[in-house]
Amino acid sequence: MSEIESSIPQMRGPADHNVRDQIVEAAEAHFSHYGYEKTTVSDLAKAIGFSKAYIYKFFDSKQAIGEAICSKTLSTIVAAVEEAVAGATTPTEKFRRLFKTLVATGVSLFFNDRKLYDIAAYSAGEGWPSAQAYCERIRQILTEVVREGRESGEFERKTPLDETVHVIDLVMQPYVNPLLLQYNLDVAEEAPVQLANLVLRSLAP
Amino acid sequence: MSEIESSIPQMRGPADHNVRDQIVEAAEAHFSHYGYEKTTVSDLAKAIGFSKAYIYKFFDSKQAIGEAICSKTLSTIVAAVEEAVAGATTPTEKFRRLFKTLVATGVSLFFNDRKLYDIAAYSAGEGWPSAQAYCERIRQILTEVVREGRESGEFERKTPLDETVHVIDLVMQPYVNPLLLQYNLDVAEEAPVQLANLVLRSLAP
DNA sequence: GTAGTGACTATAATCCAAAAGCGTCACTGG
DNA sequence: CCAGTGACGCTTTTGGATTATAGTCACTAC
Repeated sequence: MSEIESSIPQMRGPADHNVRDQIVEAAEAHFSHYGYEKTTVSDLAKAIGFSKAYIYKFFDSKQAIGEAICSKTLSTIVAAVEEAVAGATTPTEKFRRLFKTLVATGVSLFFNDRKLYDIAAYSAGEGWPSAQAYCERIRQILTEVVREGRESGEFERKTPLDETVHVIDLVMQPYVNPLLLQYNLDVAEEAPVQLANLVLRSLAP
Repeated sequence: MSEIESSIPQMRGPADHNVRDQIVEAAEAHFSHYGYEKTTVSDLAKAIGFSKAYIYKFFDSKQAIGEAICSKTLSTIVAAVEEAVAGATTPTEKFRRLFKTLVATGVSLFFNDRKLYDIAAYSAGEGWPSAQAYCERIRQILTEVVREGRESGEFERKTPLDETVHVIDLVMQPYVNPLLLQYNLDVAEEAPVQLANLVLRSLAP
């Protein structure tokens, strides 16, 4: 359910192929260890025992491989958020957990897998489909929570749903977007709690 | 009233000296035209007809000159905000104008004086006193508006003032901080209005 | 037709010596 | 004592020759 890869970035050859998976696996390991820039396509080829040219039968470019890894990385955040939301009962609580988990997972990624985080940040800065799809997915989850809160009468219903979601999205953006989250690490602990409170107060019926 | 320079960054020699002003004037022109990096201290010296060494009788370093210019630049934003706030009657309206003017002036600086903007962004990224003082000043103005709103019964009074101000500050941060504003230019038009609405709803008594 | 590659070009990263920049200090002239 | 500077050390930047890398293509082996 949390697979963003469905956004089909540039890819070539058979979509479901053993070698494609090997490439992704090798790329994840190398990017995570040496970083995107320091990893060459030849390195990946060597790692899986094929020639560099063969890589290009499966991916359009090095960036396409980067996007695939980026999607996988961001999927883990989405998965964590989905799980946290599913574990809550009321929409209010769902929203709190959504926000908190989102930031906590992002920060954890920053400190524990910096190299992969950097790809995500770069991806967000360049507007790669992988990052866009991620932001979009988070907004979908948010939309669902808000809709549920409205139906249960917990949140106000006067404002159009899209508008409400959009402004909440604006509030969360600095913590959703990996490029921006970097600059907000110092408040990453408190911000989700306090901002969630503020948002929830504004959602009162 | 809007002079941030009072934060006394590194400075040397007589505080009130003709040559100091000349240096600042030349620096403003050069930084604005060629940028901070591309301007050398010798350039400034030549511009005012003294030797480079003499510059250092008034400023500790090139960065100190940068901070002075940065302070001046950010002061114009503060001045615009102060004027906008003073021109409104109700605290609600004051807050709306505060937010809107802050962003509008910042964006305008970005497009009309990009080189100076870049100094401000860099300054914010490095945590220079000039940028810190600016953020602090904005928060003071915000605090004043919120306090006034509470006293007039327009805003709720249960939450501690500091806490309220702090969370609003969190909401505004992506638009106050020049380093972050850059990344939010695409929503700079709508964000202040919508976020101000959200904040004001949460401030309802 | 399918699986896979060596050899190639054009662009981007890297390296290193020369140049330029920052900041200091001993010094001059008055 | 005050206004002002040339020359110096140390670090950073620059330019441009060199190397490495991304991506393509014609080709082989089966």
